[in-house]
Amino acid sequence: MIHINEVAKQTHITVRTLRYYDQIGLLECSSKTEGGHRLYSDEDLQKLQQIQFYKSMGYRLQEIQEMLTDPNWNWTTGLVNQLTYIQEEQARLKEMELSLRTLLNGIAVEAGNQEQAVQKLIKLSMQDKKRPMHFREKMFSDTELKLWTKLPNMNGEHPESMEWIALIGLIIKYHASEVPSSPNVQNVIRRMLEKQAEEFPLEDEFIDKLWELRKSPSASEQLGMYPIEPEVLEYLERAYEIYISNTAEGDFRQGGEA
Amino acid sequence: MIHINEVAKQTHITVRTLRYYDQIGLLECSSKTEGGHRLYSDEDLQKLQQIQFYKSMGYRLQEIQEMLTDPNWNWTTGLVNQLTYIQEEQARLKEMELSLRTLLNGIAVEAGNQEQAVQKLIKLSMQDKKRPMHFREKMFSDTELKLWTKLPNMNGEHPESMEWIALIGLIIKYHASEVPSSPNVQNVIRRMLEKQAEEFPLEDEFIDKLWELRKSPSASEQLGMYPIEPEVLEYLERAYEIYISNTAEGDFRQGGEA
DNA sequence: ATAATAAATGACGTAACGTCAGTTTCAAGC
DNA sequence: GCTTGAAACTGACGTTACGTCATTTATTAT
Repeated sequence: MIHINEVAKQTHITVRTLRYYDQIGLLECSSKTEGGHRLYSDEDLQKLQQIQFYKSMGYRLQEIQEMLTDPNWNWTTGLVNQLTYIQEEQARLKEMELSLRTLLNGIAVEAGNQEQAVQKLIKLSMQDKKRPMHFREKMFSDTELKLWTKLPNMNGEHPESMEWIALIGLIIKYHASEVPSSPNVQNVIRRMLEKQAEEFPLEDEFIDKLWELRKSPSASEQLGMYPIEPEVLEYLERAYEIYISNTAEGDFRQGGEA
Repeated sequence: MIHINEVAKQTHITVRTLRYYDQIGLLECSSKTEGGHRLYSDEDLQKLQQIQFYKSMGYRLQEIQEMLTDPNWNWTTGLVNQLTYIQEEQARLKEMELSLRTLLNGIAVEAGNQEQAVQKLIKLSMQDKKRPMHFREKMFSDTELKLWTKLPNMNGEHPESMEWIALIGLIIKYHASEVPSSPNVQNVIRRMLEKQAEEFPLEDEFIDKLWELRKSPSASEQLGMYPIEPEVLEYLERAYEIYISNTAEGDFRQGGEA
């Protein structure tokens, strides 16, 4: 029989918490002094450990109470339910993480103008909900639509998307200060082409089609692409052409058999 | 200028929420009728969209209020902080998921006796905190200690652990009803050896040493291994010997150069 | 003008405690 | 036995972002 403060020290649970558990009937101490001070037995401590254990799995106190009292508690079902719940929460957090990364990259893309990035992304996410997808289906064949799902996007379903965005961000950054032929810009182009070869091997025709659509602001918007200013796109195209002409009968179109 | 109910319909935000936002000063409607009914302007709606946008990234209303009002708000820092927070939450949930999976497997291992599994796991997690690690270091060389970190454990740092646990669970299940030479059991042994060859190629000596320790309950406990009844271990050993003798000058010890 | 509908305010509830404030009990020394 | 400082007790309010009543007032259609 030990006092509440001793329990707190041993278990690293606060006195307040112990009193609260007593109050809601989750862990009533097995006896009290005549003056009303709580006294905890070894069994109480063991029960407390169990409570901690279940708490570490994200259960709420009410549920823990049921588990501990109901002899017919279905453990497997209960655990699987909790597991499902935890996984849903994880999915929610993942979406939040993606939104945050998207905005961060958006701000980078807009050269620090958050208002711009926020507005564009809000507009995009609203369109996402409304878009009837007909435009996409009209523009592409079935095989192309399958490729479409693998494209990087600002909603960032895949980490790869973020790499693409970072590359675009670099282009926009250099756009303000460097000529398209500068080594920095050419380096980005090279990395873009490498990524393209990795992720879309042997799909040059599809990529060319995409590029044409990308250059049309209205088509881009209808397709739900993140809006990029036309002058940036032109800058990118020039840099690309310079890269191609420099590598000429090049040694880079080989990657993609994996 | 539209009424509150219209806003609710358009934005899928409840009337209660709009009134609450007004109350805490997050979104005060720009005008009211003489009778006191709220009227929202297009600007109000835009602000509301922004609020929704930030909420989707897990920000709290107070923080959103600061973002919207403070012109010196540091966006990049704020976003990175939130990202960190979200990632910590994800880590917490991952631990919960692992605990749940561990208990589920523990219950499987204990043939449905949850009390047993819970007790064992609580004991294990308590030992985990207290164990001074000296025993491990005494028993193994430096290279072996590196291998140790790759071992499967019931805390399940890697998904691989769960596979091992499932296999052990099968062994314990069959232990009650089948002889070690049965096809089911031999199948599990084969999968265990395959996994071993994948994860610990060319480390037979280390595995043998581990097996010896595993067979001693006290050594297992000191090393923080999930307790398995001695008779199950003997059963497993017999099944292993039968498997080895059947595959004789076998065709399975080759896997592991990857 | 009246009735039906919609909007307003206010209050309580949620989960799991933290943090006072004010009062009572315990344990030890004299 | 008495005093005293430490510890324990019991409320009560605060936290987050609303949901859910209950009651009253405004608007709108007929």
